[in-house]
Amino acid sequence: MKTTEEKKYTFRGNTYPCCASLTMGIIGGKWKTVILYHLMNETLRYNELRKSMPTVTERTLSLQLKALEEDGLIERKVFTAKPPLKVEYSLTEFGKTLLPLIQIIADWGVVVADKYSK
Amino acid sequence: MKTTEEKKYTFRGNTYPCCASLTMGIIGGKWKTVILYHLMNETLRYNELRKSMPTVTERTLSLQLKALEEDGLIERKVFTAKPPLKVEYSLTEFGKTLLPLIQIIADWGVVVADKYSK
DNA sequence: CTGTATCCCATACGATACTG
DNA sequence: CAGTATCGTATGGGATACAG
Repeated sequence: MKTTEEKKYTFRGNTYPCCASLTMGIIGGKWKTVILYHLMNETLRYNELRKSMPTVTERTLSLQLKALEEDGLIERKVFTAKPPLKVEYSLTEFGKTLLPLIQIIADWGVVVADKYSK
Repeated sequence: MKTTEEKKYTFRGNTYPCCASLTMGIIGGKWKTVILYHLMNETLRYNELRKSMPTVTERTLSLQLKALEEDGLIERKVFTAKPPLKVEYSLTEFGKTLLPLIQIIADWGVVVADKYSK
């Protein structure tokens, strides 16, 4: 029989036509991989993330952090009840399964930037 | 001196604030990784790609192929001068440097889809 | 067969001001 | 400090028809 490869990939209510598009649906967009990259080896506070990403707006950073949290990739921990608040973001165990992926994405970016800067 | 890590990453006229965002700027979007995924192991004609990606529109496929070609990731070869045209797409040597990346993106998607489908 | 042309829209993202 | 609220915009991508 002629199966035209109608396999579907689903995650949290979203269905993708390809395994690659599922991954990109979760970590795609302009900022998500940057956030994950900065959280690879350390826990960071909101303001520390902002300083690491000088060109992102507060609103966008907030939205992307929330999306990553909803997808279970990062964890948000609040340490103080009254202002000034202290909030820390870190990778979850699930988020850590992305470490090799984030690393190779970062490495490829470095290699390409190096090669084409000369 | 207080370097706030102002390193920039550039490729083909675009500047990114992070090595990870450079990579995503090149292979990001809804369809580029899907195209690259289908070209991993074989050369494909325009129509073969379309059949592999039933939900993409002709316009979008055409635009994404052109963008990938302009970034030097894929190669477009025309084999006939008069209609019916025969056009084949394949990875360039530069595009092949993405193979491990595409593979790990695809693998992660499969694992996640498997885990959350049960 | 391999695309373009036109039109349209949703959504992602930015700018700025403001709040608990 | 850690965000929301509001508003505006750019662009990625869909639908459809048509062209070389």
